Amino acid sequence: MTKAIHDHKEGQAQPGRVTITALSAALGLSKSTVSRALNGYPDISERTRLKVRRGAETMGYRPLSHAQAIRTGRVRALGLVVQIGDHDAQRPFLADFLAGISVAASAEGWTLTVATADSEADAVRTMEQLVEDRKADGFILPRTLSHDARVALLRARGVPFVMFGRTADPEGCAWFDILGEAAMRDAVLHLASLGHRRIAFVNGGAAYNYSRLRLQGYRDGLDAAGLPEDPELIRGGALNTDDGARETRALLALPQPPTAVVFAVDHAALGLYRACAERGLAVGRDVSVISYDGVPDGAHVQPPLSSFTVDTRAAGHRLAELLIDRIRGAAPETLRETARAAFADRGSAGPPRLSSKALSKRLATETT
Amino acid sequence: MTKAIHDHKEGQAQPGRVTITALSAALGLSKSTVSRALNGYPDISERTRLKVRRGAETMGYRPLSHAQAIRTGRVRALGLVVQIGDHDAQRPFLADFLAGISVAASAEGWTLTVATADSEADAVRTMEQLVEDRKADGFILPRTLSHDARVALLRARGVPFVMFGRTADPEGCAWFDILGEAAMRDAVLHLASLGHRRIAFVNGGAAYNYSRLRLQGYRDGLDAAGLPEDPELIRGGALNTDDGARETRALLALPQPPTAVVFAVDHAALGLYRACAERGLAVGRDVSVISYDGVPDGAHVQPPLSSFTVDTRAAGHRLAELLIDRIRGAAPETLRETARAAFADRGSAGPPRLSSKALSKRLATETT
DNA sequence: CCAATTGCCGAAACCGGTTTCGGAAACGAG
DNA sequence: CTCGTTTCCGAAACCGGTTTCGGCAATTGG
Repeated sequence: MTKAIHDHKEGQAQPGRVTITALSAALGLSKSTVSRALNGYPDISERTRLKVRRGAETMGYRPLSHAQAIRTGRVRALGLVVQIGDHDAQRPFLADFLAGISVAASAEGWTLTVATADSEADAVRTMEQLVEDRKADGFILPRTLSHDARVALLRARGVPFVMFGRTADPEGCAWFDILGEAAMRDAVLHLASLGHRRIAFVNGGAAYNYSRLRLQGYRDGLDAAGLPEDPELIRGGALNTDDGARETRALLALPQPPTAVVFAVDHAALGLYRACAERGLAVGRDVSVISYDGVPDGAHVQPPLSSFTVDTRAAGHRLAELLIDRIRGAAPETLRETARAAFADRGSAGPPRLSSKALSKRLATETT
Repeated sequence: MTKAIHDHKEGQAQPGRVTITALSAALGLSKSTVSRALNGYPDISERTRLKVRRGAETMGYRPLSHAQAIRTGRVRALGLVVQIGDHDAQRPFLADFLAGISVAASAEGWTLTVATADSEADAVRTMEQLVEDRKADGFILPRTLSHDARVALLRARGVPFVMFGRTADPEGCAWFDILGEAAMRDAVLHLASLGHRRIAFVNGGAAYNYSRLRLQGYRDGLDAAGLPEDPELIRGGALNTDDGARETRALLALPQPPTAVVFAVDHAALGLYRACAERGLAVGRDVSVISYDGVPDGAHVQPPLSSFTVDTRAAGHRLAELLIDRIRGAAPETLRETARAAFADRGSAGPPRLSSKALSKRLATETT
């Protein structure tokens, strides 16, 4: 009955929206009862709760998250800070990753707040801002490092987060990860079963946590195949095609070059094609290669790159679900999952046409 | 169904945060005065306004956007709905695009809400949700279509938006766009000046508005170069490498094949490399090509693809600024800007080594 | 049968801001 | 010197929710 005199310009109040006040009036209940009924408080009878739920449903009541946030401090938004300039390999996947997150989030009525950063320090600052301004209730951390400043910040602040990838110190961490080590192991075993004896490994960036794991997987693979480990055949720091070409050249220049190479990163593996083309070697016949990521580019080279492909969209989807659980209070230890990468055998790995010795000789004769 | 999940033990009062009440108390003013001072109301003396500003600065006061939103209806967030499965060409640019938007938005204290959709209808639904739930105050529309359902929705709802690209019906539209037509025109003129007489054009998706413009640019180029237009040399619907290879094969099969091809889309242009390799033709010598987009992949083929490169990051940056202006009330007509793509001449376009006739003959003899 | 619980809900305070409204002080005109 | 205007600010309502607190009725205990 308050004076409805100041019903000023129509700019503010949205016409169709039904507020909790309207809903409670229509139900003949108080605001507080409706609120508690919808939020699962125990001091509401089952009968009333049902009535409220049904009423909310039929009237199309949807609480405004920012109105709730003013009291609860939660805005029902997930945060994602993507580091650009970082690791080209993740770029083609960004859209899929976002799609996975977005779908899972919106299924629960959450949204996604995205920001970018061009360094780790910048990412930390940005996340602090977002937390400070309550633009996100928690974060998904892509590409976790072995020692990650973002984790340190969020842990200190008590902000929920989940990692895409594992970390050295799992204290308080929830994660979803693909078992890159299993993929590397399988790659080695596959090559060994084809008859390769000298199988090299080209790792990615040392700072990333996955590098440690994938190297271990490679070693496990050699071990399982009964092959000796040769330090000369292990290289790293290859994130893009140029890096990959460089490392491949180095491997081919060895006295006993490898007949097969396992790459930790697809984009680097594409560099092997270039290096092989320079030396007149046929990929998949003279030199075999298996890699990891499943980038689309890999399908467009000849022969197409055999790779362990990561379902980035599914990862994003699951990460969003895990984060929402985490924000709702689940213990991080209960929110740790892994999945395996699927091997797409597309022809870049075959039985060795030449032995290492023969390959070496051929490379020597071709040198001008 | 009685879920007792409500751990309301934390999340209430954040320790460090300074509220407007605290600020006003410290300044010896009322909340309302402080609020109006900071929001530029005219009934505040300059002296007071300055005092408030300074006080807010030193105390580090930052209003919570969702607390403001409850009254103003605005959350200081930009919305972006990216359509996935859509046009691969934009994917490598998504990170840059986001970076541009994010930087510009955060410079003004705004954030970015991202969602994905897998169809135009889905995008419209998603945007409606976001508006309904007040998760975004306005939208950036990437890849505008000639007749765009998203534009129709936002126009009807009175929601601010800016387009990346222009549209057929500019009523109420603000935009930023790259002049693809100028690029296509320049491409034709460049090829003509190298001596090419039969220059083909392979367009992108017909539904996109840019296709219309780029085709026009191609025609203008022919016209300016004094070359006749041959319908056989105009093809379209090529968005990816497979499409581009297919269209190239069709062009090479003509009685009078082109000695140069202008592509509207880089990824399609990469298909020309494949088609030429199949026929033993050297790109940049037997067949020249100039394209548009500036995808990173273009730099990794031999010879590197000459392309008009789009500064997607700058575009995102400017779009965010324009959208914020638009939300703040600027008229859409005053928010229309265009920029030119920069030509990166990387070697895929050279003088014709063979005439069209000679090329045709060579192709004929090679057929087995 | 009376007292003490318990179950269930409403009234009101509250969250952090914005906006309306009215009034005191300063100013200008007559 | 009075009176109407401005100028400028404070009090209070308001936005749409959540949460505290207390009270009534129905149950339970003795």
